[in-house]
Amino acid sequence: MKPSKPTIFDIASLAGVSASTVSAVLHGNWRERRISETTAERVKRIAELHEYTLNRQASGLRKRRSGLIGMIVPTHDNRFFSGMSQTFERLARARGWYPLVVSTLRDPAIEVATARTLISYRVEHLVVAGATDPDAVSRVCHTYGVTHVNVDLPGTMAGSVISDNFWGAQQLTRELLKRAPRLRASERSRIHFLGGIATDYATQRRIDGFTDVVAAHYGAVAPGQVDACGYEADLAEAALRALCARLEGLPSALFINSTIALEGVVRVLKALPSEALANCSFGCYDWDPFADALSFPLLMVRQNAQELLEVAFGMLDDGSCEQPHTVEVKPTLVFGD
Amino acid sequence: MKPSKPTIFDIASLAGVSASTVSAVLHGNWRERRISETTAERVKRIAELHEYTLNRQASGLRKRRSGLIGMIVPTHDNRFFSGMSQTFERLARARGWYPLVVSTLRDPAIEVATARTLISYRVEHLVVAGATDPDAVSRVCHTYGVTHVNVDLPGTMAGSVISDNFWGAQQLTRELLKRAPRLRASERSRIHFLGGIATDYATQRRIDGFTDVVAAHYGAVAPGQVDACGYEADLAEAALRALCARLEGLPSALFINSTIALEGVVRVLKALPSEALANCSFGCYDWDPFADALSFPLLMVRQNAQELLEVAFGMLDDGSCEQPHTVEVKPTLVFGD
DNA sequence: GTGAAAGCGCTAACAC
DNA sequence: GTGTTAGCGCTTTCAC
Repeated sequence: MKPSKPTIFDIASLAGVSASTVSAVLHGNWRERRISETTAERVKRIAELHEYTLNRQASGLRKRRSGLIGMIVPTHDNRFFSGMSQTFERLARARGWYPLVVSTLRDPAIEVATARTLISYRVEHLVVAGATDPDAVSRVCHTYGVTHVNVDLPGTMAGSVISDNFWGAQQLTRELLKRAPRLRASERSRIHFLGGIATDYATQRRIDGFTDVVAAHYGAVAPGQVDACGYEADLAEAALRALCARLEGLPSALFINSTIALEGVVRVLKALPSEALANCSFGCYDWDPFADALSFPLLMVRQNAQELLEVAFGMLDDGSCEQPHTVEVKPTLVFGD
Repeated sequence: MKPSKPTIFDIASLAGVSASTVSAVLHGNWRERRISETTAERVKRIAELHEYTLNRQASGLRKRRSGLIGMIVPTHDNRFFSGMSQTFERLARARGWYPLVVSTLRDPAIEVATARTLISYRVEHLVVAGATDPDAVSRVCHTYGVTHVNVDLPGTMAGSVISDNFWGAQQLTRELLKRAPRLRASERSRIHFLGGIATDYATQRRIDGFTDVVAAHYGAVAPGQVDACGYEADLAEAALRALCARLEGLPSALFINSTIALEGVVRVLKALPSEALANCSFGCYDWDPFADALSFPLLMVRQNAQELLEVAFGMLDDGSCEQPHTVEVKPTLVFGD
């Protein structure tokens, strides 16, 4: 009932050879040890027959290499990061690493604790995605000499690869204005930004991009045009209702700063007649397959998880992750029909 | 640049004690070794000062325990399974395990290979979620004496805990009929099931539940009322268009067998005037926060990932996972306003 | 109260 | 061509 796993020694004695021979055969480096074809075959057969599997604890201890690469993410339960996990696994395996993904719930203390634990299991590299305090994780990694790279949110102590939020926001805003019903100068205040937290790095950059484009078209942006009301659907819903009351109707263009804020927005819109919606153009910074199927046209910005990680792996591969520097990856504008 | 991690021996010699003393102190079992308070304090201080961390490869090798618990899922990139990953981590940590989640892309070969690899890293338990071939994974686990449990899709060689698809489909269908515009007997054929794959265990059970309730209300169900057109949005879209053409309009009630099929359905509906939608009631087996915000009322069935896993952990805890048997967990009906 | 020593399963340098 | 040996870093029994 408790079959104990055969060791390399068990296989060795069954095959009438030594453990080192078995090890060499099973790792494919037996040609250079000039082990005879017959012995090799016999060893392989016996290992297979007895369903031998390597004990990677022991192997890793001896070789001082685990073959593990870790990634920490805020939550699994999120379209963007779960897409990243998927891509991370693929890229890691393609490089011969075994990938480990762990969530840290946006808690800096858990981020650090998780990094420590992963290191105690001897991960050889760490991808730090969307961390609240990337530098604290960097300090841990430096202490133990683990190479790492920040993704999605930048740090100051290691290579970072992030979305070009400024550029993305510019693109989205330009397209929004292009689609908005022609605005008289007096109506320029009807262009609004909604959602996110103003102190967040990403939100900040997006507000900057938004402001930049609106200002270029219509002069300065009034503070009332930007409402970083937070990340919850309820907050966005309330904020939009307040805005509509103030404007006596929908704005002419609305920049929605996350799919979660979009949920709140949609709750407001579904109560309105479809003619009302025709007078406003909507854009969302973030992508959701479902939002594509909404009953009104919606522009979306899709972050490029694949490229973010490809660049990140590149930095790990060539060691440039050791130098603090930030690479920005352009997101994609998605035209929801 | 490559700080090497201090070992227990380094700490021992710095503290002027032996490695076994350090080990005992750092594991809190030094009282029973009657190590003096002062030595203990000194050792702790020095360990902290030098940022000692346990090497879990070595520790696990020696103790023949890794502290790891693994879960395999089809993909991360999926609302249901990413929610499961989140819950899995929480429950595992609460029990003192370190959780590892890996995806297998619905490929039976990868499922088995992944199980083998996790076992080679010496995971002590395995949760097999949504596996295409759970029994193949069970065989691997048995060979190496790793306790495991199937979740979401049942196997015949270990404990399984799955959603009560039959019951959930019954509930959803009942509520759909209740809400459907009163049907004359001659219109009973306007009740339809859409999506999924008929040979899938879950789809089968849902079709059974649907058929059971419809038959009880209106007599037999015609084959044309059930279209397991597959799991893609495009397929569902095409199937619904064909259906509408055949019926010369929407059905009176539509049971949609996944959020992905729902996407296809929504694409069809958005082209229709809202009056047309009022004559059909819609239900989706599966939940998506976004679907909640659609412009028409939608019933949804939400699978209870939390309870599925709680029961699964219970089976691992009390060893009942060794006996092949299946527990069904009831999903929840969600009334989208 | 604490240390010495053996060994977990594996690998690699060295031996012959 | 293949075996012997010395660890990797840790835990635990036994010794004193």
